Amino acid sequence: MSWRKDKDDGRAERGYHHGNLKEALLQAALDLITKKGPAGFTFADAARMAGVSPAAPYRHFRDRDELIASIAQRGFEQFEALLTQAWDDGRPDTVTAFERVGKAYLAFARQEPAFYSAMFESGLPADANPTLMAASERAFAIIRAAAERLAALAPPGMPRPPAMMMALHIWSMSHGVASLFGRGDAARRKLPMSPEDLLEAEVLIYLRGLGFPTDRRPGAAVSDDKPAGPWGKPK
Amino acid sequence: MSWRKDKDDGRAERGYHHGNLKEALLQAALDLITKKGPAGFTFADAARMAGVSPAAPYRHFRDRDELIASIAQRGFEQFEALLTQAWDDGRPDTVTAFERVGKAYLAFARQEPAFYSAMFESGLPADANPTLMAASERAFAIIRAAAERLAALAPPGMPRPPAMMMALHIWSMSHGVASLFGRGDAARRKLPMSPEDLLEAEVLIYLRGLGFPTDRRPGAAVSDDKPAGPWGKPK
DNA sequence: CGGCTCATGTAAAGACCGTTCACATGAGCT
DNA sequence: AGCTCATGTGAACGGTCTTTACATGAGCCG
Repeated sequence: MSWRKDKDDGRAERGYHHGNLKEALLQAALDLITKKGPAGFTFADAARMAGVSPAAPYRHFRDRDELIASIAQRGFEQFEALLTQAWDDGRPDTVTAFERVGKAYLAFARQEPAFYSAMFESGLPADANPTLMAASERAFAIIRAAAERLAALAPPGMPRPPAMMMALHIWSMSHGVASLFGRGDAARRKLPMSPEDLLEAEVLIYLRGLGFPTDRRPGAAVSDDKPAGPWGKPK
Repeated sequence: MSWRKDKDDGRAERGYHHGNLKEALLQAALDLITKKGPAGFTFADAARMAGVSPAAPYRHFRDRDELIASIAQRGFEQFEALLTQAWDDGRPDTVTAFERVGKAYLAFARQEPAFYSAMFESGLPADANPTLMAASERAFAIIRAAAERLAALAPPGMPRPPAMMMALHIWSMSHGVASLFGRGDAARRKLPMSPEDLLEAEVLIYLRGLGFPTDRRPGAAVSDDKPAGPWGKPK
């Protein structure tokens, strides 16, 4: 995965021009954010890692914030792709696919903590960046579309929940779990279950509160004879 | 609210010794974090605001992180007090009090954004600070205690949900809503409802998913004849 | 009251960072 | 071959964090 023209030995031989500095800086920034958090990340450090002078990055990014915004942008794009794939247009059935979206959300936060912090925890001025906002909107649109389909399936006899509200609820649950329990080298708090299971149970209970059948067997309905809880069977 | 000995005209006459520097620094830091976020906050700025030299703060805090940790600590204490008051030992009834705790959580995040960011978004190494961890644990214990009481009320015929899990769920919902939609000068995203209503609906739906009656009339049970949704009546 | 001590403040300095500016280089086009 | 302009360099400015040596004076002890 080297972009160098000839040798790929780090930063050794290189002409006056780097050739792919913008990409190299984004990659370096990602590495640094992964290691030291978005606050600890340093513009100068990224330049050093790419083997250029501290002033070089300014040819590609107006300032440090624009670099972070670029990373967030890219993050939202990957995020959208991942969610789209997880949703898979509601296959094989809406509830299963919906659950998968929740899991994908958490998986992204855990596997790409650098992207995730750039996207949600870097304190960027939201209004200052319309294209970033649009990217975030597109990612959220996946969740919203899934909620739309789910809402349409609301069991008769129940009031139909607003899809937008459902989407916001799911988002807040996922973000809450990801942000509180999802990252950190070790679990910063002892949990009785994995973040994945925690989120899955949360979403299932929520869906049940809306009247959806949450058994895994397709076609199963909400039964009234001591249904098993979504948090696993007591052993 | 002046701690100065005589004049309270900002930073004017003051002996060689400040007299209450630690307190003044904490207050200044709070103001600065409120204005510019935890990242924008500067140790030197706080010193300036207190009218002392940039080196003075080091007599009271090992470094910048320790100041932020102190603020977080204080935040957790106020947070705990607020949650305790909201819970009010489950009066007048458990579900109502539980709802109130959720609202109090959000209210704290909105009214004390500086504390909130110091507590949850400052990226402090969690393990490095046992007393901070303990303070956070005490605050969470309120939510957990409330969940415990609520779980004990689980309607017969339903499996009893683990209180710890409920507490974590409620926490993640509250934090998710607060962190995504709660702060920001303007709403950084157009919402169909206020964050308060959004969270209230989310918690009510969740509780209903656990089998709790969520009507406001005490004693009302989950009915099967077109119950009103917790998100407000369609007009 | 006189003097001692030590917590608390200051000044100066080093290392680092973000940012800008004048200048150097060479890739790509004509 | 020669020109041009995007891209990289070096030096510099102001700011921050932090340490070190020194100054001050509040509180105590006799």
